[in-house]
Amino acid sequence: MGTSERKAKEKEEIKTLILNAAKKLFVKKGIDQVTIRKIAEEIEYSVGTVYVYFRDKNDILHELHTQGFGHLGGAMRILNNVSDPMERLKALGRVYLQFAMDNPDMYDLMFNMKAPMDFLESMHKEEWNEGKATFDVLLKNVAQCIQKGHFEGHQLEPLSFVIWSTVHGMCSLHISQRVKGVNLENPDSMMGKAYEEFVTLIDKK
Amino acid sequence: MGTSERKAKEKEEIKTLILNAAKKLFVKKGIDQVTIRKIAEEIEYSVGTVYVYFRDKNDILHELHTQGFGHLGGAMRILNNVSDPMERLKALGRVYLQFAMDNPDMYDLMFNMKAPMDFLESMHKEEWNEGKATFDVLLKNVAQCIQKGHFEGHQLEPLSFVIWSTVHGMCSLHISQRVKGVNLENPDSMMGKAYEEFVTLIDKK
DNA sequence: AAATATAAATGAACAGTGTTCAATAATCCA
DNA sequence: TGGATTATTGAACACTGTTCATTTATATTT
Repeated sequence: MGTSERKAKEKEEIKTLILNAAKKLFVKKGIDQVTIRKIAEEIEYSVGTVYVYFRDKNDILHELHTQGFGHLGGAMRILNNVSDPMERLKALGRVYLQFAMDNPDMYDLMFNMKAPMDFLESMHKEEWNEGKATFDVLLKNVAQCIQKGHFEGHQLEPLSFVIWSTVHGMCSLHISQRVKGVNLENPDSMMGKAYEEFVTLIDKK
Repeated sequence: MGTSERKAKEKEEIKTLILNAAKKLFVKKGIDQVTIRKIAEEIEYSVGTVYVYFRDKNDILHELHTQGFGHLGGAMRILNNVSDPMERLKALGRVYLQFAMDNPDMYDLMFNMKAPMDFLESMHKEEWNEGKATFDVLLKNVAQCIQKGHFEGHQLEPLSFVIWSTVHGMCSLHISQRVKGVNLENPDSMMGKAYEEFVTLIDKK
């Protein structure tokens, strides 16, 4: 029967409609302005309709967070053509940093906010596939570095986590306005300079 | 006139009363349960009274955040008896990490949440004294390490920021449930192991 | 084509949030 | 004691996420 097929497609279309409206509000006005009522108004549907297609707000935010990982993943994939693993690792960090600086709200949603993780828990899924996949790229990259003789005396998993933590920490402190708050000498160039320090650190034999 | 003095003291007492109630709710039930109405109920005053003593909720959360820095500062000060700056630096990180693990909500308020920084901005204070003072402890410590010949080829400020970022990043990812999410081999011992990796990293000549 | 069954959309209602402010109560001082 | 000052109140406002009986629209069957 072709009717149910068409219906399923229409359902997907409205889901996309809602998500696009949510994303539009998110990008243009920030996370605070992403409310169910504003989304409904944007797509010219009623509030109740939103709840027909999404179980709750966390569901919507989780979907947006997944979209964010899509973009970050795409930016990271470009670095596949960098053959030297150590160079690729350094470039990976730069891409990650740039993504966070360019999309602070999205980064916050992906790596800080409770909503996406709360949604997973409410679905009884303890697997955070987006995060796992992204971390896996880093993990495999570090593994190749170790194979080439770098990071002697280090353990793969904890080391990868520390590297992630370092770059994430920089992004997080920047986005939460804490970098600005400590009044460093040169706030604008600080992120770049700091990343250079990080590179120097991991380059040591 | 002694009456106005007493009045000023009484005002301070009620401010403390409100803050203690806020902290009680914060520690016991988490940040979501810190509402003006719950605070008012706790101290058996009306909602309006809270707004006589605090300009808004951000004001209260900023005060709590300052208390948190008091505790963290106290824990850090204990390490003054460690003479070797490099050893002190490593211990500093451990104290910082422990504080975050023991008081995740408070850490979140101090280093992640918008409320305290929004309050500063609303008061037209661009100085984040609590953060500056804490970062200064790290900065001075790293300076001593450099003086002793460590961290050759590094710049003091960016390096200190990277060190802060690394430990903060670990705390942040842990608190936001992202560490749990990536499903590492040994989630419980990960934080400790990762910090060991960090120590190994900064110990390299 | 009409009647029935299914699915989709609605929006008022509920319980909660931070914040304000005219009205009330309490205190102080002359 | 009476007037001025200060403290306290709580209803009201504009929001928030979420639910659900009711209505509208579509699809299927007679």
